Amino acid sequence: MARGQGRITLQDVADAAGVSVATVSFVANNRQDVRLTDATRERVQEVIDRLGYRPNALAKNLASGGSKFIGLVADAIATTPFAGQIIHGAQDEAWKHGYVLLVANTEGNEDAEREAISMMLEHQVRGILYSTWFHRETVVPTALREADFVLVDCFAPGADARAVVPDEQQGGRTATELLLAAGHRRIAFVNATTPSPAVTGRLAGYREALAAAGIPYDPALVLEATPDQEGGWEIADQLLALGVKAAFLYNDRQGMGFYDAARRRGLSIPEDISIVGFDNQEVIAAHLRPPLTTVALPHYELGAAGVRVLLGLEDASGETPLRVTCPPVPRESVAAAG
Amino acid sequence: MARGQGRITLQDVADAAGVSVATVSFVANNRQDVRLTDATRERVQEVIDRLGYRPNALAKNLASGGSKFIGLVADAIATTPFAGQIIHGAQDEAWKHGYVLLVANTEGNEDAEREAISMMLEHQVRGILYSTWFHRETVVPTALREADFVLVDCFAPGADARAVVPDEQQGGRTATELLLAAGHRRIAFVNATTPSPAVTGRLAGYREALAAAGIPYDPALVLEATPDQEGGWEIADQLLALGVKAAFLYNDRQGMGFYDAARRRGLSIPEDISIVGFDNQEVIAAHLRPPLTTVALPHYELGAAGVRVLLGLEDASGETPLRVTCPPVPRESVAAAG
DNA sequence: ATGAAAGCGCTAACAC
DNA sequence: GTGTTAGCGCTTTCAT
Repeated sequence: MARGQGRITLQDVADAAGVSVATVSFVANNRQDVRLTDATRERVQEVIDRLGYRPNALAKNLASGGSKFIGLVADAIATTPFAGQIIHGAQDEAWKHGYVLLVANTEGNEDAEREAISMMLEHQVRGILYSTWFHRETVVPTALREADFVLVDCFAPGADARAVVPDEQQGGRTATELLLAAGHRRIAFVNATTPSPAVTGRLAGYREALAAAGIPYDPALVLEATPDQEGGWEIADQLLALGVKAAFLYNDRQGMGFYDAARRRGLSIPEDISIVGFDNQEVIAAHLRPPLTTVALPHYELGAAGVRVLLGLEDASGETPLRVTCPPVPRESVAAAG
Repeated sequence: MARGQGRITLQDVADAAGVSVATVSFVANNRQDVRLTDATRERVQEVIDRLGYRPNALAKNLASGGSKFIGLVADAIATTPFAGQIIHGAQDEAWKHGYVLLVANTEGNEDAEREAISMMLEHQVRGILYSTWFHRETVVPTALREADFVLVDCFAPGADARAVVPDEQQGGRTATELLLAAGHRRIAFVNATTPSPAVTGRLAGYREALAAAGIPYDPALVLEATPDQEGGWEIADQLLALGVKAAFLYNDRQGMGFYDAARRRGLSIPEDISIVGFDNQEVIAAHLRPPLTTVALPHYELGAAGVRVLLGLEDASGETPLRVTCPPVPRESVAAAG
């Protein structure tokens, strides 16, 4: 077996079955629009199985025009688990439609990106998914325009590019509602310092949820910290000084840092303060003590929706990126208001 | 521009340049073994650029036999950042040699796996990297044998399969040495409960390091816990009861759990006890307080070495998997022995 | 109902 | 030096 030359071709099967390659092609592809006697079908199929024939996808694609590849360029496959989930979602969906994923990692390097896109173009990809590991605005690389493409987890205003992004505002609302539902009314929000769609979206969602609950917005309850463990740790004093019994943190990493700070002060979660994070970063959120209630960033769904949009199975026309829901992930860091 | 039919072919360039396709092919591939006048070269190149010709990789591969694809099947792209690093390493190395990565995610599902391998075979991959997200023994899927393949982060004893795995023993030794170097002599080791190459390897490395330092092995200093935060938390009492000032934990996740437990008891790291983890799981290790000193699992290198072995650039013959070094990652959780 | 043959875009002998 | 041409393995009219 193994490599290269020895492979069984359509011709081989045809010869062995005493039919033409056309006939074999028809049965191999199980084409119902061609009339073949059942006898022939069976006989040929039997030979195909016996010889262990495997179609050559390259030849197939060449002959039929248009390949079955979908390219996925990611900027940070290695650094976070997020990219992995996008890949996973994209792949599942692609396979469902008979496509195969060609992935390229650029780690943010522009040359690598250009090269990646170019390689995909050369492989006649059906289209390209251009993804970033965190939700942000981006500029469409010119080479991308040579293909059908959709932005995943990023967007380019006014660039006439289809895009799929997480619904940050709904996510912020959901996070806040998790606390509201437990009876809390004075809820703090620790936002991130970095301007980004997540920062504005989550804040908007927070305000929206409060408004819907008839709670006036109090800017004093909104703090800012870097979006990582250090930020959560450092904001602890300010947050605690607010005297709130509930807080929605920008992300799970801040949550982890805050947990440390709280424990250091002898405070317990959720008895002393209920916490809701964001991202649902498994390794962290699910294993903190207590496990952190959070809102998930739908990376898998983003990848899947990306190929759906690419394939025209779902609409995401024009200026408005398609927004994917961020679902709540209740765990144990929220307690009923005293 | 865009999709499908409109693409410029070799023929188009040939016509526009008034030469034959062969000539264009030669200059496009920059083949030095063919003598062409510089004039022709330049003229053709100019037309290529002007028309924006892009070779069709499918046709190229078909015509030349053997494709430029390397398949990578992973069992858990989505669940951990580890798979991402393997992909990244494999891709960088593959590109370096003109190959492109075809990735498939199976999430442990056997059907998905079979389908993935089959799809890769149909695409005439040069070979397949079969990877698992944690180091373990595996059985080679029969379909894999139809291709050239190498196991990455897993191995199959007696199955005549090339494999690349992390050097757990050296890793265990390195972790222990990190503590030894700080002057510690009574060093505990919290192993994992699950039998695995990592469990036996790291223990062996621990013992080896002690032996090399002339310290007798004391089985009482070796504990067991589940390889996660919960394990680290739960083993705290036992570990602390040992009265050691230094411990090497099975992984960073246990480290995170232990940090919690230590803080809860008012102990501080590394003053009260020095800790070394394993895995170098970024999100965790780099952001604990204090940042956790650990030993890295060389996933990137594993992926890269995998393609090198596949391409025959590196040897990994027979029964002995190629062992890749696990480098130390000193951070701040180790203090000099009092 | 099945076969013959013309490509798909490119590479690689082999001519001239 | 450069052009011709026969495939690579398959799909797809068009005959028969």
